[in-house]
Amino acid sequence: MSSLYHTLETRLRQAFDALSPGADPVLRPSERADFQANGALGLAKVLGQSPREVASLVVATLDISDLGEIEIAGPGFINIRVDAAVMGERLRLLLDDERLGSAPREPRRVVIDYSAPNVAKEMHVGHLRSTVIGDCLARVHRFVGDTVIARNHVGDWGTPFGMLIEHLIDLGEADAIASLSVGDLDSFYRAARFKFEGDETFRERSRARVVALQGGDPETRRLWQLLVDQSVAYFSEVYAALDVLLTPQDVVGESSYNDQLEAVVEDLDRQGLLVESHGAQCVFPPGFAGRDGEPQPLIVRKSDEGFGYAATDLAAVRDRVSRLGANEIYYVVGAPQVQHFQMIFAVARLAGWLPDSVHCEHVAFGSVLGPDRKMFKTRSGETIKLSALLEDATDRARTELAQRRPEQSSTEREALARDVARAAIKYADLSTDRQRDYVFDLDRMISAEGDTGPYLQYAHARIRAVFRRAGQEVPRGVTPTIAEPAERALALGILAWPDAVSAALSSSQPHRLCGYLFDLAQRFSTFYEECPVLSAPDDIRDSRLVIIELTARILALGLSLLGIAAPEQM
RNA sequence: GCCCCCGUAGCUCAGCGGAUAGAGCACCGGCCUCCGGAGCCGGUGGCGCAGGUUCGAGUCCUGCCGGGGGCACCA
Repeated sequence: MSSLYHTLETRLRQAFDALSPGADPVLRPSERADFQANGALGLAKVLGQSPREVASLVVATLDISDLGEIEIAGPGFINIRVDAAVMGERLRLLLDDERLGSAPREPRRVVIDYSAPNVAKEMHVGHLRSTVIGDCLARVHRFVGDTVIARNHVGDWGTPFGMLIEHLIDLGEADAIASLSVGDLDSFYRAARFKFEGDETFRERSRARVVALQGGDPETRRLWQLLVDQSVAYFSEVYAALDVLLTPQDVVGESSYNDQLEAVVEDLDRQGLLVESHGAQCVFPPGFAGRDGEPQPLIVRKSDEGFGYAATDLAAVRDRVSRLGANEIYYVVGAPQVQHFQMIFAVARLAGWLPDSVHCEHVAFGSVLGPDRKMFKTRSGETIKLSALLEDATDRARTELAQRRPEQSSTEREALARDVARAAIKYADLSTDRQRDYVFDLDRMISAEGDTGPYLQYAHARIRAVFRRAGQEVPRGVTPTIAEPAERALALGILAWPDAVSAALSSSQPHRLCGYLFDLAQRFSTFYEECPVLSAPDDIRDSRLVIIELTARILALGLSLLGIAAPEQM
């Protein structure tokens, strides 16, 4: 079954098509009716008739008598009011549909590149957005039936590993592992950096170690692997704490492409795309200019013969298309990298590695800002650890819960506090247009009322509470009656679920989903005030139980796509 | 210098070329003999500026102002 919106749009499209092939009905939700089609106004000029005339021509060939009523209003809006019985019937059908009306699509193979922390470095707020947004997109794509291949492109290669390995040797393996396993990666990194900057012999050892690493020296590789493994284990802890689906199997770091870099360069050279400039091997994709107005190079191989991250990214594109068979590739990486990815995609297309049939997109996002609207840092100017952020939020949630639910057991409260904390942080991150920067404000996202993750969880928990009190499950075989305005509004909200999913999917914008869920929760709250459920006569009570059951299911399902839990009680 | 993103209510944000620009927070006023008040109902308050395209512009185009970011070997 397609969504109500989709059904109507298809009918309208046919009617518009008869007048002007391919014309868009411009169907929108309406405040004056249930839906309004604005397409007639735009067609008027083309057809040389008045908008109202066009609208009546459309209406003449439009048969939706099985769905609702049509009215031409104002200058030429086609207003549609859906029959209550139609809505009731659709709601009844949804009760047996785990997907709540959102049909799976033709499955696609989708690679999503996200999170990408650095080995031997702490995960900090800078990784929050990539991780949370990428995780949400992965869940949404899986939900619509796609095969999702998550790629955690961790920074596990490059010159810093010389000093990191030497530092590891200085500490001794056992001590090094111990210090890394407590999750204090930054102090390990800082100590290495400190020696590198202050100690000439250490610097020399580090340089030699990089050469050994790149040369494939087994002992060096073993030590490097230790660093990687320890870090990945730590990342996994953070992902678990965040309730993010990434696993160690998804880690395909920069080093994974090492043995393909040579081939990338050769292939570019063979195709005549490679140009030497200032000793570096470059590709100059058309349309990119640098500071001086000169063409901007993508440096594939540095003048010291080393490979830059462009080479790695090119190898990754190639691999994802040719070996993984991706139909779609998403890079959930910060907005400052736009130009880099534009160039990577341009070169990959030039080289024929990225056919037009493969959709490749940089899912760019803005920065997390502090209260001062600058990059979110601690007062002393240090980056904020993701784990610390979560702990803070959990503390706040725990305090809040202790006040509201003093009777809760501490184990119960602890689990809830974590769910609420994650909801607060993730929802705040996902609910704004990802392209923009946003201000991190724990007060607002966790303890405030309003458009927050906890509010959505609360709405869901209230519904579950009704069923607990009712002492029954949702009645089967009931066709809801849509009578009250608040019922109607809520029903329309429920029936719009598939549209919210596809909006979020096609735009890679989780905030479309958030906005929908918040709207649904508000519709429910209004309904809840105005339409008694348990005290209503039996038939109305059953009808309303169905309506709120569907609401709760959508809230839970929607939250799950955001990576947020929907507890039964709060 | 060039390029990209962003300027919407006091604050944080929605707004897919369409009717009277919406939420949340804050503020003011209502609502618990009634299913969870982290709630509901009502009110105050706004599209940076100037042009243009369009029947219609917060939305598209140009310029300006303001903020952020990027522009050759660190990823």
